[in-house]
Amino acid sequence: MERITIEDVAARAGVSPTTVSHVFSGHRPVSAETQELVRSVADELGYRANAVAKSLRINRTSTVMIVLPDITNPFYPIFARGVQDALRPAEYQTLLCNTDSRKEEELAFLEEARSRRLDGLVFMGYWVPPSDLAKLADSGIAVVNLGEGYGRVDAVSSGDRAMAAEVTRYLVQRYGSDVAFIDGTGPAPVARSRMAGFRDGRGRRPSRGGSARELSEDFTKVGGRRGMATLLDATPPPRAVFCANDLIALGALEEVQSRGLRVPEDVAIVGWDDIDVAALVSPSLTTVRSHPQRIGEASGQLLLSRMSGEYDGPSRATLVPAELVIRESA
Amino acid sequence: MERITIEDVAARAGVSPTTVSHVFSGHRPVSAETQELVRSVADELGYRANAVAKSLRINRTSTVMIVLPDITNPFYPIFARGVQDALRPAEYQTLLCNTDSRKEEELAFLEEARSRRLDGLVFMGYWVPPSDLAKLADSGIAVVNLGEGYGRVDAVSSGDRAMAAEVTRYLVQRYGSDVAFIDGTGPAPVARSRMAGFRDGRGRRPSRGGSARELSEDFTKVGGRRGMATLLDATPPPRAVFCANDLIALGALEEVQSRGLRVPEDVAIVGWDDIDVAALVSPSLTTVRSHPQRIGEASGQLLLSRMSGEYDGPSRATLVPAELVIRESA
DNA sequence: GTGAAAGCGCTAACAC
DNA sequence: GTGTTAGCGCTTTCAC
Repeated sequence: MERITIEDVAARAGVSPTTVSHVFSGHRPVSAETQELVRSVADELGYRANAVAKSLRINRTSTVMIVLPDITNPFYPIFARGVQDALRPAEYQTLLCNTDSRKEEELAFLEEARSRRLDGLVFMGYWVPPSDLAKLADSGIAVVNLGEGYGRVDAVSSGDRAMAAEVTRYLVQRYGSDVAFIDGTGPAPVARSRMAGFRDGRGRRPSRGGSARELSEDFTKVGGRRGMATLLDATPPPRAVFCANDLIALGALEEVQSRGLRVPEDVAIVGWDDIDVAALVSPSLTTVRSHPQRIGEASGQLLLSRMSGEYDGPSRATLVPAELVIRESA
Repeated sequence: MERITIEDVAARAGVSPTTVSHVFSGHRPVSAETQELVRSVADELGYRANAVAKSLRINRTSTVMIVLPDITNPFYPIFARGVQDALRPAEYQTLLCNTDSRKEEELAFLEEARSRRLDGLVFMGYWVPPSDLAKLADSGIAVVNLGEGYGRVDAVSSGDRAMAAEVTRYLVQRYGSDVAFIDGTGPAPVARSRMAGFRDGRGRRPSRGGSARELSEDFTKVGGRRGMATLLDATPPPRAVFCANDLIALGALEEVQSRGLRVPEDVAIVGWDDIDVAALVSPSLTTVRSHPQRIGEASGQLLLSRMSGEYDGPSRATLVPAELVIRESA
């Protein structure tokens, strides 16, 4: 309960607080004996420097915030781990925040990041425009956005649009042009790029059913079931379905199977992310592997270079390319 | 870049910093006009209270640390989410820390929690004795340990020992007494309770092979493969294998199948946690469902009641019972 | 209903 | 190599 301060240590060791401070920071030379003495007194008293006071003084918190939709989606723990691994050598801790894809939460966390004077922010959001992030960045916080950069906001992406186009072309070539797309949360930048890529890949010939072949759901299993249900209720149903992430694909798969139809014989399905489960379901899921760990590490690196002051220019972009993993479902 | 402080707002509004403070805290009445004025000035200036300064002053950080082995193990994201959900109404943020099951990391995070003056800690560790946690708790941090309580450290558990005994009895009854156990990281309290339960359940008659039927590996897929390999190399191999978690079980399953043997016909397998994948592998995994979300929420609740000062007594324990989920693998 | 002023625990000029 | 001292930005007595 007792709070031991630097003054207590200084008094007991018969030196000044300054000296104690420098013993621990190494910011200026202290004689060997004094060091020894101070350390032993600190130990004996159980002194722990108050990081809050230090932060107030030096205006750095050694803390980074990671904002993401939901840590429960298997993509994100691995991603978060990547960020943390990159940050670890520099001794940053990370505040992990779930938005549940809600705009108010996204905004609230940005405010929180400002008031807590965090050193960095890794942002994976759906609603907040990059210009808002740029404001944060201008206020002195290093910011990395998953998707597009802007102002001083760095970006990490996996070339979603081009990849989505490639996948779509693969489906068209293999199953004909009647391919549908189940998107995730509409305004999400990720969703928009994948949808755009889908359109690119489908090319000029709009498939039968036209825009009825493009659905917008949530990035969840439930969204996938619902989306696939809608598609299967159409006459005729599409021959292949491209899902904006694996959870959607898993839900879609369930829906198809629950109706006694077969994948890929009746409907082919492709997902995105290559979460662990993708390889284990039956039929195993053809999907896009997007390397969450590497994306996280890249984000952490960009952050570090700004937080250390090593870089302070305009937006940089890191590309962590994704790849198509062909399994049984398509 | 410019740092707007409470003084700036006060000056511009023609009031004292005290008043500005009270407008935002509501800790004492302020006239309606003054409130209005102060708020509009704060808005206009883009004032954001400095949470660090506030923390230093009031000696609370509204921050909780969650220490766990590895967020990449699917049990933990859900658990963490439970903690965060419980804490959200009280506006706490959580620092998420991975120990990779290493003792030095566990200890380092405890130190970090002290120096950052965190309000609470949820600890899931393998090496640090509860008495160390108790010291932290005595220094004024609310502490919840997953497993055993101690001093002022609250505990949340799912009755592992009794459950492990039940599972073992189920296996013995169904497949005879030659059942083996692949444990996780040796000194982990979780590992110890499950092993103890296994012994309870197996009863007096030590199975053929005796202690060779008890292996200690990591809580990972790799550990499972290695453990199962050892067991299968024995003559005769065990008829059923109880694994301390699902990752181990998944690894064990792979190993069995890679040798052309069948589950459960040749070897039955049981896991623990009921992670998503458990239902999806083939054969689907019989396992223990341990309700990570609820365990997390319970931890958050215990923390809250201490952090709010509502409770300040000795260790309390919450039990979130687990249940056996019988599928195909045993 | 409002203000003055002390101080939370640390760091870093600026002395010597 | 070491010490004195002035804050960092807030909250909170104490006073009016």
